[in-house]
Amino acid sequence: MLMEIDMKSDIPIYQQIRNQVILGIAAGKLLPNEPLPSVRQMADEIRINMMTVSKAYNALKTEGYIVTDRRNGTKVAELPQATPEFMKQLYTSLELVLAEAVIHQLDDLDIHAIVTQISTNFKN
Amino acid sequence: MLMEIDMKSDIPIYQQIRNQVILGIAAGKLLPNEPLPSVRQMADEIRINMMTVSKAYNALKTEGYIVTDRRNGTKVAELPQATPEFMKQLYTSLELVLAEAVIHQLDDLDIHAIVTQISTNFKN
Amino acid sequence: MLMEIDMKSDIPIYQQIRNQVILGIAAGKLLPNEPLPSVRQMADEIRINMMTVSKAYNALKTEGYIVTDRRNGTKVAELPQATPEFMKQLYTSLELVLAEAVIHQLDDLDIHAIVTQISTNFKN
Amino acid sequence: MLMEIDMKSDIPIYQQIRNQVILGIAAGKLLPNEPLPSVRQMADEIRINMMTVSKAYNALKTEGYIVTDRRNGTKVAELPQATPEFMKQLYTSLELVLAEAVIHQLDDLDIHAIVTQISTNFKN
DNA sequence: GTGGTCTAGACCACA
DNA sequence: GTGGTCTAGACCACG
Repeated sequence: MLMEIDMKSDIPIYQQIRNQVILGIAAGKLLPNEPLPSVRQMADEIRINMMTVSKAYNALKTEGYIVTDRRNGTKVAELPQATPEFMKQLYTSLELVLAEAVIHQLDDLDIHAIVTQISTNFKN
Repeated sequence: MLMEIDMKSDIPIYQQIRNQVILGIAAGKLLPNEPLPSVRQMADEIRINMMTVSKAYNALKTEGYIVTDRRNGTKVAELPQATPEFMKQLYTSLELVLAEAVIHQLDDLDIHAIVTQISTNFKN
Repeated sequence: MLMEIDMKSDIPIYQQIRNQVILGIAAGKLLPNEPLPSVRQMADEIRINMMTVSKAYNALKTEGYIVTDRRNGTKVAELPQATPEFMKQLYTSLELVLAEAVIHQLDDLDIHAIVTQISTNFKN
Repeated sequence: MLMEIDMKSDIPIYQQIRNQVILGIAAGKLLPNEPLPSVRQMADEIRINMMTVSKAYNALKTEGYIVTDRRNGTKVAELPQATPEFMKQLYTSLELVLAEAVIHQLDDLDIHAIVTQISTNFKN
């Protein structure tokens, strides 16, 4: 699992980690039950503090994307079901992103094309 | 222009304002060249600090969604063209949102359906 | 809000804070919309680190017991509704506590008496 | 004695074992003087470390729920009397659990109903 | 002023 | 070995 962290970004490091893990799972680079690096390990790799990684893992745990097994450390969770709350939140996020696209004069075809492209990448 | 601000949200207020304006433009509730309320006016309406509104307007200006005309105050900009940088940023945002959707086991049909629904709403 | 923290307890400090806040709300010592001390303030009072208080507040936020308003700091949330998940978790917790009571030969009358006593204290 | 251990729970495994034994005794599934499986046996069954089971048994011994007889191994203790210390600890535990119930707007009737339901289950 | 983030250490509980 | 907790500082974003 290669982490690309931008220390200069205004997105908190722990969020960047969270995002990368989510992208990794969606792309199939991280499969359910696959172990994640330990908090210490990843902290050493990225050269950041343990607490920061821990924060990222806690967020992912709360969201149900990963679970920690007391014996084997942390691993990717089974794919969760979409709850109504998730759908609502998804709709809101998507609405904002697409609003910007629409304002930049992308039409339906353009948008669906990008969506398809992203989906296709996830499947490999 | 009705602003719905949630003081308890974890999204900064100035961002919420920015988002609402963007949604308003995409939905056609705010048309190009339409004037926006002055900073003071909006600050009074929402009962927040003028600085906060100013910050939102500045963000929107930088992103090219609104323009300030010395005589007439602030108004909605002409619809901008999609630059390569915009496309890149759009791709990144969309990728993360869709990643979460995919992990929650939504398939292509589900996702395109939601996208279509959002697009349709923008057209009214 | 008087906090009684036992540094020697094996219960983490942040959990103790969490528990005290919950007891305070149930007892009506902390009313909905009443402001809680700021993270710094409470940390100074108890002479512990800010992060520890922050962790307690975050837990309480996630559980819906408190909310933080970006303008006025943190305050007690409106009383939440009991969700099915909450009922399930409540049942499990209660079951374990009562099991110990039953083993210690407390009968139904004893147990209901204690429950009534606790409830009564909450109402003052 | 069927043990249900959740490796992904945030409750330590040794505590889960302890809890299950207590629930078993209260429910009458484990009777006083009934022998418990040996540490090795249970460790094998659940496929965990012997140390973990040992820790659970030690906790239960300290609390007076089980006794170790040099000849016959470990067995369920005679039902203990409620000491003042136990009552105090019981009160504290119960108070916290009920506090959460009260905050979730359960009234006395609701709470007593749940208590009765749990008690009834113990009697079968 | 508030809370959020982060560091560079440390100690402990669990298995 | 793992993750969890905690400290004593620091800087930043928000309003």
